[in-house]
Amino acid sequence: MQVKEVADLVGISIRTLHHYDAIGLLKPQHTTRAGYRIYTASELERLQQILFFKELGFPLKNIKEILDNPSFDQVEALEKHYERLLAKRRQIDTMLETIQKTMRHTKGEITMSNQERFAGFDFSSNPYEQEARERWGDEAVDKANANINDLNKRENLEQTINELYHRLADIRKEDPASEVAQKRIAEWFHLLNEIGTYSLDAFKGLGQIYVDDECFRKNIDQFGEGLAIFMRDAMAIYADSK
Amino acid sequence: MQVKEVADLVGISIRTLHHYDAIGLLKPQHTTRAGYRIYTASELERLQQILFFKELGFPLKNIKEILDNPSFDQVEALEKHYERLLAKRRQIDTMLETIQKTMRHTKGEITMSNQERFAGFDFSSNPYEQEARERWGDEAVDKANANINDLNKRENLEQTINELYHRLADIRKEDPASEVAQKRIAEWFHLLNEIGTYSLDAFKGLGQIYVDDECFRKNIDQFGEGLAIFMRDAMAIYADSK
DNA sequence: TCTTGACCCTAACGTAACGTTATCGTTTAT
DNA sequence: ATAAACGATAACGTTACGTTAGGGTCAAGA
Repeated sequence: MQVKEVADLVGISIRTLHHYDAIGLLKPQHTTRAGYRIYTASELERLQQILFFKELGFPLKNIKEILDNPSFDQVEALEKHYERLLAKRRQIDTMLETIQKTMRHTKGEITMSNQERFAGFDFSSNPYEQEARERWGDEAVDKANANINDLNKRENLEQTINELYHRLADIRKEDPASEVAQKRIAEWFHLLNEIGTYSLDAFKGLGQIYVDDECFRKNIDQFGEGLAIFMRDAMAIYADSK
Repeated sequence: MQVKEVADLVGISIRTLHHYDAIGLLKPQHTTRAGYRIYTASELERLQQILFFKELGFPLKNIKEILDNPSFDQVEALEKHYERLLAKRRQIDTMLETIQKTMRHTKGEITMSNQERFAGFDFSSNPYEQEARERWGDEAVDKANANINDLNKRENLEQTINELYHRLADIRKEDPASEVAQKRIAEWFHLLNEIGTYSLDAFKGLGQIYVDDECFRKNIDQFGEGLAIFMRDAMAIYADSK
């Protein structure tokens, strides 16, 4: 197989193959007199492995090490990488929190309700907590209390969710593509993402479920007739626009 | 202030200041005849803002736009960035899952219990679920059921946690720094990270709480006298070794 | 006054993983 | 024979600096 065939088959660019050749990560089995690179099944197999590790975020250098050195412990490499990824995710979580805080400060108005929205998450009123925080640091205490807090959080989140339902119901007669609608649906997206991790597709699919599933629809339409449909449309538009 | 003072003050390198000067992101108020860069309070302020956005992962180009253009909507920029970060986090979550799956395949033995460990998370037995999955896609269904599943998950997690407690109790007489101990504590770390996000410090702090807090200690020591202390030590060693 | 540190400067290559021209040779079908 | 499709190498561009390399500046002590 020549470069284009391989590239098209696995969905990478020709340049990438050139590059992998240049750095010795994936050499073609041989080259024709004209210098054309010729790849065979075994190169394809190696390429699959390369792409696998690449998808996991490994740098090419490491991939080369891992593949070239069968004695290299792949499991260990995976474990190490796993922890690097965890660290990265924590970093991102921190950034997300910071942004939220900042927006709350910057925006002020609408976000004042955001303030309230998270007020319940603060346990500073509990004297034992106060002491615990000083002794062990905030983060550890927060984590240790995760189970207990989870209930409070959930209660509070439910309230927040209800509020947002109401605010969505208020505008359910407007165009789901309108700026207001999209802003509030974005809030909805962010709110859900505080609970779990939602892809845009999942978000859109969820909107459809709101309409198709009786149980969901009834519950949602309690806030206003037609809200489920409105939300589905707004959610689809939102997801597609990203 | 000269470069070194500024650099030391805010904790960046001199080269970084040179760089910011070169790309016009942060120019010193003036330079001496000898070409020395002199910064004043207002530059420091701008630098703080730069570092703030940088911490959020903004590229320098954008930071320049945001800061140079007061009409540029900072809130909008933050919101956009927020979503980029969410996407990144989702990507990382996917990678984490993939690694886990792979390790389960690769390792086989110990991880066979991992298989079981997650078996309860599969709802394929429910016929309605089956249908729902086909109609809306797995991800959406999973998310829609988050609340219901959460309970199951929690139950199941509790079981998993208990199992791990037992396996930790089994080796509680050994050295917390031993390979076995560290392996199992690593599992513990990963398990907790499936529930929430734990920094290494929080993890370590949590270990201390296991010992200091009577409630925790009693519960843990049910699995074996001295387990709490053993876990604290192992957790501290683990955290420090990363 | 000269020297020695401590500090400053510019210039330029290196990094990761290719994307993107630019220029040119090869193969194949018409 | 010629054009279309494909292949090749070469080399700059990208991000945010780290890292030498080579060489001035300034204040203080000998």
